[in-house]
Amino acid sequence: MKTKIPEPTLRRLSYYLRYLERFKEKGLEIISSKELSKGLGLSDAQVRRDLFTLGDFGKRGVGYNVDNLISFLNTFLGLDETQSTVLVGYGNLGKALLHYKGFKKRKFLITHVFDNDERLIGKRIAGAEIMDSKHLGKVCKKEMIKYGIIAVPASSAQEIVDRMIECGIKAILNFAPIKVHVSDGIVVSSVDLTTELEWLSYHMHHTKASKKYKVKKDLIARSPSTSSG
Amino acid sequence: MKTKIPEPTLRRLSYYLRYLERFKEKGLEIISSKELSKGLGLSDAQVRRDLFTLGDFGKRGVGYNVDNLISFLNTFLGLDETQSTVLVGYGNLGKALLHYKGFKKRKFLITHVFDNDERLIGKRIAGAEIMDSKHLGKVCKKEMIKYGIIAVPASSAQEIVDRMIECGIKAILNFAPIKVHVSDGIVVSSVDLTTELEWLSYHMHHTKASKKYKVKKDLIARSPSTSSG
DNA sequence: TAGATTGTTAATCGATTAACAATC
DNA sequence: TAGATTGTTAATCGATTAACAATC
Repeated sequence: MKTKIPEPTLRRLSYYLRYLERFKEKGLEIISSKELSKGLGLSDAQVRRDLFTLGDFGKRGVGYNVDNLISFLNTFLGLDETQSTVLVGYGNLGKALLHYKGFKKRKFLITHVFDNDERLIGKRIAGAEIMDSKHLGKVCKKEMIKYGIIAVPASSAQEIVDRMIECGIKAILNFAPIKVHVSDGIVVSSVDLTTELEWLSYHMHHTKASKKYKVKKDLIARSPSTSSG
Repeated sequence: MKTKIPEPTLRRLSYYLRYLERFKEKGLEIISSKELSKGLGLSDAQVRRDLFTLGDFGKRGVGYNVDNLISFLNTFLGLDETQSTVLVGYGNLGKALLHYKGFKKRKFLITHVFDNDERLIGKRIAGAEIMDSKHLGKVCKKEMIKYGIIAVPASSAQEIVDRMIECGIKAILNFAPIKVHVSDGIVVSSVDLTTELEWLSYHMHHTKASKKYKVKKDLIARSPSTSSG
């Protein structure tokens, strides 16, 4: 393995892995950089570059062995063993996450759920017990849990992050639309629907196709210059 | 406005906007690149560079006017007017999304929901009517809807994308863990929990802190070399 | 004026792309 | 051998960072 792997490469590995699994289901054993790139909308040069950075997987003139690559990626990404995970916040989003099958499939097992709503506390749903948020620290320390998922409002997200770190959690998946601050050695991944929506919105308003719509609709209110570019 | 705005800059705009709104709530009218950068974990140079790329907002020796910046960003991102949106898939995730308040706040209004489950069809939830998926095209064309949200399994995501494009939808927010292919002029944003989880998993297994844990646990099964680096 | 902070250019850094020799 | 495809280096492209003159 080479010294430093670029972040964009690392993030593409998930896509490679999933595509390879689908490819394998078709019964195919060897894949070329070209096939892999086409399926994922990348260039073949990029695929080769990425795999070259990780190690030595291919055979010149032949391609890459699908099984080898899959098992390497699984190990490399740390997906071989089950990870206990806590979920904080059992609103609409938390509920959906607890039932989301993708977690289990990737060996993330939500073992405890925390919320403030007394009506929920003590219930057992989808194999996880719902507990009072005040017990977060105690449980995480005792069970040595290292993964936490945050599905609380933006206003309390930073507080939950701080408490998670305090009790030994090292990796956090944050759904609150806020940039949370963490200390060294803690990794946070944020899923921010708001940002994605605004990204879409921006494109709708700045592509030529959409301009046509906009101008048609707002012809009177807008200055003529908006229809250009 | 300058010719080309880098994608990373565009994606940061959402964060700027939200931070500025919080800043404004405190009653503050002027913000410096330094304050803005600290709140978002960026460098002040980057903030100045980003804002410089967008236009001419600051006053040397003073800072940036918060109100001006907020209203510019709102307009620039196209958030001034309500956008009708359809949601396809009313499983756990779809349900959570329909109730998620962040959409409404950013003027994305889910007007129609589509699903195959006959028991749901005809119901009216949170202001949206649940309809049979086969009517997707008819409704989108008639209402001229341009935004679609996909909350169906990976296996049917591409088909729904194709049908959305066919009926005039231009921007798609995809939650299925798959790379979907679209034609020119269509923008897709994918929220992929699986990738985020694997990103976290990778970091847990490749940071020094986690290595200690791993080695302790797997001491016997692993070769000594895994504990280095 | 003196201090602060932006606007803007140039330097740096890092990722992607292109090209082709190596080799199956 | 001839054709295919990787491994690997160098060229290109683009974003970030640094620096400081302009100016409030």
